[in-house]
Amino acid sequence: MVQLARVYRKLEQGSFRITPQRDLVVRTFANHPGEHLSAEDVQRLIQSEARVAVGLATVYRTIELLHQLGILQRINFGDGRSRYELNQEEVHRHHHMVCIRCGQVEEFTEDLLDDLEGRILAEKGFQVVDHELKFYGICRLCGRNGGDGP
Amino acid sequence: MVQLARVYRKLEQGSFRITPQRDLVVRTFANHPGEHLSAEDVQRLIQSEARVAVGLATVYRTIELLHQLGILQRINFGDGRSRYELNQEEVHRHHHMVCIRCGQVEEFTEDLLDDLEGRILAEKGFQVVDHELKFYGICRLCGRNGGDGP
DNA sequence: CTAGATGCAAAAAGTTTGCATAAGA
DNA sequence: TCTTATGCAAACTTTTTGCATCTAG
Repeated sequence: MVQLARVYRKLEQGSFRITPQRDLVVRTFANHPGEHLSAEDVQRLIQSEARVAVGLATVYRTIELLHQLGILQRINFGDGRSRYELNQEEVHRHHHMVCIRCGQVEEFTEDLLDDLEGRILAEKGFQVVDHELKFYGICRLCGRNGGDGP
Repeated sequence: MVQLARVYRKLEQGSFRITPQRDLVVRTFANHPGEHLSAEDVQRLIQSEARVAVGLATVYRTIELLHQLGILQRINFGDGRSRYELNQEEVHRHHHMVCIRCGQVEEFTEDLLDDLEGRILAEKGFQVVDHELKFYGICRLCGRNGGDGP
């Protein structure tokens, strides 16, 4: 998988070791695209899928490292825990729609923000590295039956 | 202040009592426009400005109530705590630029997203109530001197 | 071999809750 | 009056940290 190679390269460049635990964490994200995993989710998935136990502290430390390296994007949906997903190229153009009734998160792609970022640099001198756009509202299902989504 | 009247009306409509503590919390937000206050910030500000002690639990409960009533908007900058600001009309068109070097948050106004919300409703059946747009990057100051902003 | 990584348990930090007391309406 | 709000402390949840042990390079 080409994605893993990219991650390994970044780790090596920073002289971070490639350990079984780090490998498992990255693979877990790779195997669950489009999901927004919390640290506990990752630990649980490793346990149930690879049948290996990884300490939660290690998961947190690994996630933080991968986040610093730009491999994981951190997202916060207001449910009290940080969630993460692989920071692929498309991430920059993919946003989230959070239903305020049922909590479901849908994705949505739109490259509208690119020229805006150029203007921000020109007008504000702020060099955009990443962005996060969330829409809060009522999803189709909740809007239809008035309350209890999926 | 016309803003306070609006808040009082909303409280009364929900048959919530107007207490000194709630008044203090609302006034604190009103007196600090454009700041992104955490619960502890609010408690500290009330203590230092009004010279009154309000329990932290009360601050949390009040903030949550005001958030439910649509009076406060919750924001998360990834620093581990929720922050809030008065949900004025312009909020819908005001976004945040978070510097990943110095952590400073700048604001920025742009109504670009309005037509996008119309398209989301048409295409996805998702009825947008609010949105949150954050740009992460390097602010002018940090870009200039290579590291240590304000 | 050795700097860096892991695991565990303890500690932090932020937020919520139970309950007795206080006070708006 | 009587329901609702407050304050305190305890509980809870998520995340971080110290330290002994282990291991990738």
